[in-house]
Amino acid sequence: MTERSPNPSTSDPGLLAAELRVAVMRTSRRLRAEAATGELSPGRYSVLAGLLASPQTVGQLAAREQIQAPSMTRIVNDLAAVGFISRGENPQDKRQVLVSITDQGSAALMRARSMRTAWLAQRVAALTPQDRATLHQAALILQEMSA
Amino acid sequence: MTERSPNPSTSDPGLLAAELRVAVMRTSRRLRAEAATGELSPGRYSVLAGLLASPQTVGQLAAREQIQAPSMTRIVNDLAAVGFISRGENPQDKRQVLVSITDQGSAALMRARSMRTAWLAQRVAALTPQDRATLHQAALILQEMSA
DNA sequence: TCTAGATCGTTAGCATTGCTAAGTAAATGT
DNA sequence: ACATTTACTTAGCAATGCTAACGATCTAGA
Repeated sequence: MTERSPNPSTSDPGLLAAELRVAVMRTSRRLRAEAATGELSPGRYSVLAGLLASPQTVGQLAAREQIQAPSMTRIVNDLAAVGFISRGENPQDKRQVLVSITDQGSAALMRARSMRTAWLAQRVAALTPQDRATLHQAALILQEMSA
Repeated sequence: MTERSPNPSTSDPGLLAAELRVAVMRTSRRLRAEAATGELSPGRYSVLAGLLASPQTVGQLAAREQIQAPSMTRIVNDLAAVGFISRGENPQDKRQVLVSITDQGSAALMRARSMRTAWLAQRVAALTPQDRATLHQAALILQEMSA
């Protein structure tokens, strides 16, 4: 690897967008399929991981995950039902629900992390350092673009 | 952009994998939401585009899209129902179904292309040439990794 | 040859995960 | 104080993936 096509699509945003879209969609399907074994689905995992740093409101979580509030409510319900998160109040604004990760949730997150990234980590490990650097940069760019 | 963090995760495959997974999943959700307006869903679009070059069997299409055969059967059914593809036989192996794109399908594909990539192309166009080059490389790497 | 097993596609049914519409409770502004 | 806005929830729906089980066809071995 590392040696790839020179520059066919870099100049045409439309062409690059098409190429990127296909790559992202196919990879996401693969990731979803590969992760189906664990106790935490990709979405749940991502939400839980987002709570490690600090508690968040349902709205904040929804915005971060690029989904609508009702979808996040369901995820929060499910995670609460198995004891991985807890709901708290914000005294300043009682409409809000402050979602926090529980110890049980942290444990599940750690347990899931190795399994969840196993497939991808394996592939990533097989790449050249240059390709890894490229993917790292790409991940940052994608995050910024979809934010 | 272009100036980003030096090298935190490039050395640790697990860290990079985690970062990449989140970026890919979030972007795919955004893409799906953004594309929901068109007449062709992301999956249908991708399948149709794959038939431009040459007819393919259901199995080949499923493998390429990283889904199981029954899922592809449904997509093929739907696309055939609206006249975008046609089924043909392989005389050498009558178990197989050779799927071809129709003129109507090509037209729909072209029509959808601009709409479908509009959001992403806009973001891509706003990037620096370096960032575009990075994404192009990343797309190729991702394709290889999930193949 | 002819029979056993593998392969390709389909059908049927289900789970996950996203959405919109509509409702309740709390905050805000006139 | 009343109307509007905001945050979350509830209810129900649509899209899209899956596995299990089946028919048809091909392939290989006794």
